[in-house]
Amino acid sequence: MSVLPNYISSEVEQKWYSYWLKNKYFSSKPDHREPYTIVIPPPNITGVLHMGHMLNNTIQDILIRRARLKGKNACWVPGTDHASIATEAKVVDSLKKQGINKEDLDRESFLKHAWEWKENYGGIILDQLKKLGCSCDWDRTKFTMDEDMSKSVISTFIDLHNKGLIYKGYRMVNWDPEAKTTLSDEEVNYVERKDNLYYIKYKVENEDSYITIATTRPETILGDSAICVNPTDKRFHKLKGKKIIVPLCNRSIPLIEDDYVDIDFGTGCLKVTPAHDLNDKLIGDRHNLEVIDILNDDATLNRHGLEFEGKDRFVARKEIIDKLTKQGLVDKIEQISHNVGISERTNAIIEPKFSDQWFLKMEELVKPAIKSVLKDEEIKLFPKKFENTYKHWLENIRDWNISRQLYWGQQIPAFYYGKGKNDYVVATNIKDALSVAIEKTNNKNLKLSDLKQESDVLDTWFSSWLWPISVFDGINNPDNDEINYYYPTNDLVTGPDILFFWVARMIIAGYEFKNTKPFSNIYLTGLVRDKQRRKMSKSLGNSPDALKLIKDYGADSVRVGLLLSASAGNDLMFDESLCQQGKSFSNKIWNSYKLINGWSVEDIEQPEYSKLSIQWYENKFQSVLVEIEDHFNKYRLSDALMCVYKLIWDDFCSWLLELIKPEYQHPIDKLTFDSVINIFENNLRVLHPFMPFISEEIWQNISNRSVNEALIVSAWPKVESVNRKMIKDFDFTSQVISSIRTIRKEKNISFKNSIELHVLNNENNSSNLDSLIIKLCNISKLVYTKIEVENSISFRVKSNNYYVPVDNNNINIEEEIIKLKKELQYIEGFLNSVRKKLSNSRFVENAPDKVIQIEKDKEQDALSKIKAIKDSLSSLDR
RNA sequence: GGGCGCGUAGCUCAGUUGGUUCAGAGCACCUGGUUUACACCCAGGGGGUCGGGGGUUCGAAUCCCUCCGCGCCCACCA
Repeated sequence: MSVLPNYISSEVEQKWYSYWLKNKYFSSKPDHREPYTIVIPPPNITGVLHMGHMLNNTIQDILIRRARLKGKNACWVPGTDHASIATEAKVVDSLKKQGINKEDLDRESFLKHAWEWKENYGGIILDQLKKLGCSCDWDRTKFTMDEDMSKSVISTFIDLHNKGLIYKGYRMVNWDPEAKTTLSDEEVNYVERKDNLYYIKYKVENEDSYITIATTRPETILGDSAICVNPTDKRFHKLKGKKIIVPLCNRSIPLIEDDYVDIDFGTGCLKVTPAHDLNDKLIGDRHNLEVIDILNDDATLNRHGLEFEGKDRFVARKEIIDKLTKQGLVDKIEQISHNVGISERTNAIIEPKFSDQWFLKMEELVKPAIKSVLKDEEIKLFPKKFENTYKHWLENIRDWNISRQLYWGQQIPAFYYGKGKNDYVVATNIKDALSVAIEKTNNKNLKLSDLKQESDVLDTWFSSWLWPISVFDGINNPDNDEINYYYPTNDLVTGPDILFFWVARMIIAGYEFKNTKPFSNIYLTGLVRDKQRRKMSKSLGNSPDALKLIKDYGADSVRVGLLLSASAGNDLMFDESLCQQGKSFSNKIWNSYKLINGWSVEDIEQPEYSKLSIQWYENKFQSVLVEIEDHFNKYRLSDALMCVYKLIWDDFCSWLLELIKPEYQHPIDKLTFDSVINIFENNLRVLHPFMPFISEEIWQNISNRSVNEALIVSAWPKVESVNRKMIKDFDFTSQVISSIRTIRKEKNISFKNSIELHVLNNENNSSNLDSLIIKLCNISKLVYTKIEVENSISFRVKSNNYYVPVDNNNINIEEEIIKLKKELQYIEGFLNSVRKKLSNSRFVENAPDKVIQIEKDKEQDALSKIKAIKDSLSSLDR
């Protein structure tokens, strides 16, 4: 056989990925087999592959490849998300670089640029997933703004609207003044900041007295419509019914009373600015207060801003304080620390804004989603600990603000026929809208040109919540073959950060639009962090270049590296050295194949030790396979990988191959060789989901395979019965072997020098594995004895005594005696504690029989071991 | 402020209902080894009062209380 070259991951990976693609192994069509379906969490088209993607797509690929090997019709649907805010920001940015302002473009031209951008960059991340080995059915690639996908979104909007679940309302929303859009609550981060708390004096009308209020946002003074105190606060009873003068603009506003005000905070007086604070708005509603909005969309002051009009809110704040100070109205300034809302996208400080938005009522929709996960367990959450979080969120859910003031996205299909905010109809297109409008208004003179479509688009999540349904066109064609076959999907793999944004909403959509769950299992990965536990992010620059890692270590190695420390739901501290561990493993596997590949096979007799070793490994493999299955069933993928890792590295390479390895330049018998190849193939089958490339490469090297014999479509090994005794006997034997190795090391006996081994078989072991000891320990003679052996070093495994005779001058009798006495002392202490337990009547009365029996066995073990040590001691004493 | 969770070897983590196999794994570390697959290796080895204290129990890493430290989610007080 030819000498194999070293393993070069980049060549091998490219070769097999093209081969897999060419032969359509990834593609899936409905057939008679059981389906196994995963829909990818669609990455943003603006995204580049980062470690989080690498992790959860590796996991999905492992699940898909295993399902494929198990004979299921495995279908992994890939795609991307239009990510309205993020993409629009990118496009605006790229236009700016070309000297174009978004404001100068109308909707249509902007969208043209956006689609152009999407065509250029939108597919990059999917190409990167291919490098990782992801076996998605690429022919099914979807985009959340594909025509049919958008059609689904629009028709569900209309459906929900017709059910009375969508309404328009003025609400306090999070306004991002930089992106000039509303943000969902989830897109706002709160950071703790130190700010000034200004105490400002307001004059009481027609009196020479002042009251003081505290505020962190003095510019909103211009929007004040009342001063509010707690009705039980006696300090202010004398001012009841009075008017207060707002500084600077000298408006007269009422003093009102409301329970909301905390007597002990600040001065006990609250300035009420309904346009700029949610709680103030609620107070305002209770007291019929005027709403005075003082800000423009870009957070500069508007016409209510007096001489500060046009100035940014923070500039205005400073100037207002200066002016108030000059007027002697600033009582004092304190430093407080409080939380400030920051836009996740632009980092701008969020302005609470009173705005006209579209909402979806959630209260009823959410009910089946609570029941299915928490009560019926139709959907299982891994790890389970997220159930509490899930429950808490769903039970406290608020109505969903689904409108966004952007161009990029599905435009809300509402058409206004009049000036009033509720003078609209909802329809698929403008023509339908016209007839609906005519019917509604009874105004036959309405023309198309009288209708104006709502300019807002829908929240991105309002399209991605349909993803598991809409990728199979299950909204537009609810009874098509694909949706009937693939839906509900099996597993969803994603990060816990979008449990609410996306996962919960998909469940809601599943029950609302398909009457069933969208998937059966949710696997939440951890977040990938760096070694210092920081979240990986672009701004910190601590995220490694995923593609470079693949180039340096190979995709298989990166997959292994990521997975090794990624137990479900735990954040994982990523460190490049993990990839190195993966690479070492690849190297180990490759070299084990090189060894076997180099053997010359002859039709000679099979040695006993080979036969036994192979028997042992086949049983060991089965027992590990059972463990692997168990780990998979509980979604403990890193544990499953660790099983494979140890199986191949320790059991296969370190034990089996060392045992059956022929002597240098000697041939191997055919029986053993064939068995080893068979074993190797089974190893590759369980390895394949984790390390698809190297496993396929070796598989195809072992023999010439036809197209339908590729590893990717071979079969996962079947679980068979395990001979546990064989494994136990081998464990015993391996302890003997380790002990001999220890003695060789301690006594400096080179492996090249053969030694004798004498056994005092107190355990009455059958001796059939002795040939393994002889092979691995270079034993010249293995003798069973009834008496102690003098001039030897002894050790025990269980109660068996083993003696390795050595030269007199290589043995230090005193040292040996001390060693044995220590061993004896320990075991006697152990015996004592066991007996103490057994003589404790409360233990004997209360503990179950099984536990008592265990203690009795321990007692017996200890006794026979003590006897064996004493035997050895007496032989040394002589 | 409200809720959830965590603390086990130098690091990252397993440890089902308290009881064989419970004090474990991988990595790192230490010692020795290289003409004969692999130094990306082999063999051997040392590491832990299971965050502290108290309790329940015949028996606690596991259950309860308390203190200390950390993380996440939700709400957000002018």
